[in-house]
Amino acid sequence: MPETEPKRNFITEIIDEHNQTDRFQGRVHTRFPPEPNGYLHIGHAKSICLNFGIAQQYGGLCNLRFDDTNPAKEEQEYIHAIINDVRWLGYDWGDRLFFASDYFDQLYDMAVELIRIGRAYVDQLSPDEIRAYRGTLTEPGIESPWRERPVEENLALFAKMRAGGFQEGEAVLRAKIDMSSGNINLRDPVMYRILATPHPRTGDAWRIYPMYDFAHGQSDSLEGITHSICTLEYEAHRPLYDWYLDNIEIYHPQQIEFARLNLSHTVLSKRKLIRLVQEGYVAGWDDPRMPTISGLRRRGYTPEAIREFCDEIGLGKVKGIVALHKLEYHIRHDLNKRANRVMAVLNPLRVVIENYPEDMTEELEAINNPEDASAGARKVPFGKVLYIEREDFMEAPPRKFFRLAPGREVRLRYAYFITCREVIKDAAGEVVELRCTYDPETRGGSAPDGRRPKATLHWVSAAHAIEAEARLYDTLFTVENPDADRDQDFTAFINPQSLQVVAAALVEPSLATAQPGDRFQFERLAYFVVDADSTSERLVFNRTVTLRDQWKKQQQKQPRRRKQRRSARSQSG
RNA sequence: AGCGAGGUAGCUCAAUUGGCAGAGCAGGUGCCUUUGGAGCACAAGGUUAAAGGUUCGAGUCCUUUCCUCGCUGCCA
Repeated sequence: MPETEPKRNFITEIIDEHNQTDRFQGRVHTRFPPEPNGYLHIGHAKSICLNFGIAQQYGGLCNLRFDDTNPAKEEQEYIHAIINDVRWLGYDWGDRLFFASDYFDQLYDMAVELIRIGRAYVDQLSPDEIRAYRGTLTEPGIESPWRERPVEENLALFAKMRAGGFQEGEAVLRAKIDMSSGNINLRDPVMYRILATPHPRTGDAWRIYPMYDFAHGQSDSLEGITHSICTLEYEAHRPLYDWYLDNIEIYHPQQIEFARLNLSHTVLSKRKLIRLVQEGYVAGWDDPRMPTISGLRRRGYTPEAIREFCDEIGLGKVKGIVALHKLEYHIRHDLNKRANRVMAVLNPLRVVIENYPEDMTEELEAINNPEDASAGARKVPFGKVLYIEREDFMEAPPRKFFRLAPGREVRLRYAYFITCREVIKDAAGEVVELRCTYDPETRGGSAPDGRRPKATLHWVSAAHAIEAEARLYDTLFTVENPDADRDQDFTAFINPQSLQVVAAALVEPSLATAQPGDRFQFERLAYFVVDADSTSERLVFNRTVTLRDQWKKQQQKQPRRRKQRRSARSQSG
């Protein structure tokens, strides 16, 4: 990885201070700890880049650890997907792939130890009673009647819980802390609950499972983690994290919290993403409209662009929504350097070059990537009948429309200048064909007399073009923050136009050998990636992101401007 | 209301720990161009939530107020 400016943020500040005071003997060891209950999304990418990035920056290590303490929600499928996604993002955990379930025996021993020293007890209140006894945000809780039972009895009961002597909900192990604490996490939190569900890894070996709080800090401790970085909602859990480690008296890492990522025009909670999949709003976890890593990958995003994005949005404790166009900026920036240019016409309009010989074909040279000389050049066939983009012609062009119009000359990229001589319409009055002439002197795209058309159009040869499917994606939601409305479900804001399929786009023949995952820029249109659905008979392209379109922006701007000018005039008059 | 966290440009973050409030992106204007893309240049954008205090000097320290977010799972 290229050495860049060391990133400074509030976390590196804390680490620097630890290094100065020698708290961890200069070690930096982080971890990325997903629960395998869904696919990773761009928000996780921020955490992954942070944890692995900090470790890299300080010459330390980062573990991958699955927080698999709740078998009711977790699946093997997700474990594979997560491993695949982290690797694809470009990070390596060496031989340090761990599972919280690896520590079930040790965690059990720690719980027994807390019972022995009188800091944990088996509670037989029902779940409802526990809730009622917990108190509220403003009122203290009430101690359970089981809170003071003798150590020996607790030991026996906890063993009975483990052995299956209780049903789910009949008993839990609780830490004896403080039922009147202002921090509700400290009001005798549950350490172990009974779950009859088999575990994806430990099968039927256990009937009791540790809660997140009882598993996480100790897992960090056992792995020698120095900085346990998590999101802001765990802030109130830190005193509990510390309490367990201090009372069990084991090595004590530092928990640090940062603000999770929110991205505009999408949702980033597993609960909502799982609904999008299950209720059929998208085709699956890797639907190119999903903000999942697998969705972004299929959409054509590169790991580099995602990493750059995570790097740029920075790190803080302020919750905010990052605009989607920031992500788009980074993928354009990356693809601009690496994607070969090709010509493809999404909405074809037939053009016949009247003065071009009937059965002549020429092979014209086209640059693959003006940003990268090593990408070389290719040959593009040219003939009498071509297709151009329908939007590139207007019969009655407005003032700033520089593309093709009756009587006007434009350049066909890498080919010739053509002039529109006649417009052919069908019975309904729709333009179906343009009769043009070409200037043989302008082969390759420049004129000996130095004249320069204002527009250059992309095109394909009718005789050589390949038909392909193009899937045009837009944002999944029409509003910036689909979560913001308290009265309406986020699904009310789904964009009905988020996928538009162009069944018969025409692409240049060089694309015949394109393979799934190959990325291209369709000149003047957008970046596209070959989808996994693609076959040699039928190419399928996903639009990753459009190019910035100044013409479109202009068009949207014009009316507003005129109105402003008019109102300015009326105000001054 | 209790506990905790936060409030600096439209957005995301800086500000060498008390010393001229800056950057990227977005938006604006212009230049250039065989992608109306890319690129380049320039300008604009701020009462640092508010008030008071300490100080030669406050985004930074103190006090008060306001606003936002999280927390009452046997989820993570």
